[in-house]
Amino acid sequence: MKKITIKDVAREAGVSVATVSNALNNLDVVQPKTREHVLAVAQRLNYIPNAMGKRLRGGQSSAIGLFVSAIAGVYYGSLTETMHYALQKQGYELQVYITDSVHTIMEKLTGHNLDGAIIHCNSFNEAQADALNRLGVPIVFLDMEKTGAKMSGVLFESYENGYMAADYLLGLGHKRLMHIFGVPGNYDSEQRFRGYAQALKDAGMAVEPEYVLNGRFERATAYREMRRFLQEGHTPPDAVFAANDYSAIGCIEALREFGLRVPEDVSVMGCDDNALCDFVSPKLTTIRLSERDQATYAAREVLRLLSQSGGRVERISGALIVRGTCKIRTED
Amino acid sequence: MKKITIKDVAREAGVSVATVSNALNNLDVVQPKTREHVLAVAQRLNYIPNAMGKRLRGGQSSAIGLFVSAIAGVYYGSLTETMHYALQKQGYELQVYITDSVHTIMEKLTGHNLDGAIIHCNSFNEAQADALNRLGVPIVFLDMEKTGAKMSGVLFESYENGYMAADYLLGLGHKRLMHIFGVPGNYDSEQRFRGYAQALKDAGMAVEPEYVLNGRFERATAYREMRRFLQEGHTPPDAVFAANDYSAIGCIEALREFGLRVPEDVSVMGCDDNALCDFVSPKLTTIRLSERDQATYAAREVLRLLSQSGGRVERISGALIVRGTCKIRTED
DNA sequence: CTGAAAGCGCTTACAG
DNA sequence: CTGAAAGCGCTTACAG
Repeated sequence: MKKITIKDVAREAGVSVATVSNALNNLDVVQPKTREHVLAVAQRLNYIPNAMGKRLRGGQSSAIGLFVSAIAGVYYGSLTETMHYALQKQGYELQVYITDSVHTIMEKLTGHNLDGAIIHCNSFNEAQADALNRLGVPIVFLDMEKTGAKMSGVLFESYENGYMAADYLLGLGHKRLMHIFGVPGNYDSEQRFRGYAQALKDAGMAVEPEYVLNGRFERATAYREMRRFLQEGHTPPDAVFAANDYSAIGCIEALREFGLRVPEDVSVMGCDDNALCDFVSPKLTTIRLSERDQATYAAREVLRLLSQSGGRVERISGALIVRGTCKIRTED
Repeated sequence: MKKITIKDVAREAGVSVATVSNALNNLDVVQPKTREHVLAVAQRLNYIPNAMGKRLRGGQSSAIGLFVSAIAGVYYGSLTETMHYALQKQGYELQVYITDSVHTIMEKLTGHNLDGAIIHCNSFNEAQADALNRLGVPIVFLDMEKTGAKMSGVLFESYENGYMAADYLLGLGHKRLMHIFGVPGNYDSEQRFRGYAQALKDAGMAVEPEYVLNGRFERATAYREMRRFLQEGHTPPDAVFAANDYSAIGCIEALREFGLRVPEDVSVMGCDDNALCDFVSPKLTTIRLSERDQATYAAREVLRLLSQSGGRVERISGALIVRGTCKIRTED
């Protein structure tokens, strides 16, 4: 099956390739009758335009690149899918690249003639972002506040979320709050912790260093750390706010191993509201971060940057989702 | 920042573009000294080859397309990521396309100059597969047995898995087995059921139609169906084999609502071994289907088809993973 | 070993 | 309104 090109259509239709191109792209320079005819021939020949030819020629590629460091995991999958549909609706194609290397991002970005990019890559520094900015290609970061002429950011209101979590737990009457930290250096982790700390402070309490455990966003790490904490004989917390749902679950497992019931003895809440929350029992109280909203915003923003200049940073707010792992403190 | 091309490198290096191309691609026609020099200049200029130019020129595009109907969900994410790494290791790039339309697949496949494709799309019929075959592009299906000169399939041993599941439950002493069916028409669903039925038959038992519920691979559907079944006053099963983990979980929820304990009163097993199994309690006994193995095989196969002709069908075997939802039947 | 030239499939000025 | 021609960035015969 020979690949059929614009030339074949032109020959069959008895017109020039230029006319075929114009007709196919609905430029109104071409006479309606000619257009009809060309379209009919293209249809009959089963003509499919070659995207590479189009892209190479320059101008619009109608493709937006999504650069993520991983794709496995509930967050990325949903993010990608939502973005795909949002972009497709506007006539753009999403090209997903899995990479954590800034160099590779540059390479694909310049070498694939992408119209724009959405990037989630923890390893960017200021200088590299600037280099990207100089490319003049619309870029939306999912994890940086950086802005530029053609550069925006879409982030979660992590500070507010951390505050909200601690505030909720405090409101339930808990006194000994613990935090399971995420990943050092990670924007959301730091912000959630800052918000959490501020809420304690506003309540006239201070953050006790030993009541901050390292969870690395991982179930196993949170489990191990909580276990160690309990083994060392510290007084267990009344309530814990974990930086994400996985670490909340790991934490609950360790608590149970030591005979502590959730939520009767200790309240635990997570963050993200990933699919798991609804499967564990009791169901996990958490803060919902909508990766769909994030994806939708990011898609819209990268498209906006195509025609407008001036990046901005968009913040997605979280919502408290009360399920079964937190309880009012009953005086003892 | 002007995009720098092979021409710029040629000018800077004082050679022709042909020589630059040859040097860059390590063709040993070029004199070592020249090669070194060209490479150095390319490096200094920060030259990044334009993939579109390469692809358009024909020959190798070094890109394999993965066509999936969805990307959200644990299965797809892991599949995609594994495939990406397997392909990357061989110098190929994975391009992910989310689509369920055969037409779109054809379009991307012919219009993007892909070297090959891996396809997971339930809506293919024989004729369409043949059309794809005529393209002469290596294709690996993840959900069809179809083979061709440049067409292979990578499937799970679903018949065997269904058999294994029923056999295990029977071996535990259960008598009233129930099956939660997947999606009608779906290959794996049908095969699992066939294997399940055969195991019953081999044990001298027959499949009772009312003991086959429709789960559609969904937690909610399985829950609803099991609920209906119980409400109608049928005798509850001793054991149930659900076509996937989600439906097993839905089934357990309905069982519990009716005061039936798992595994004390009824044993339940799922299929897939997705991440959830380890999060529910008790942990779900299931059959592990490795999407990683599937991805690795598929990647290897599509690459093999690049240089060899003659498709085959590869089958990935499953493994029984015993956790906490099945129990030996204690006579009553 | 190196370079000039053709061509991959397309679009876009530019003539007519 | 239509067509001939140039050119996007690259590779690959083909001369030299």
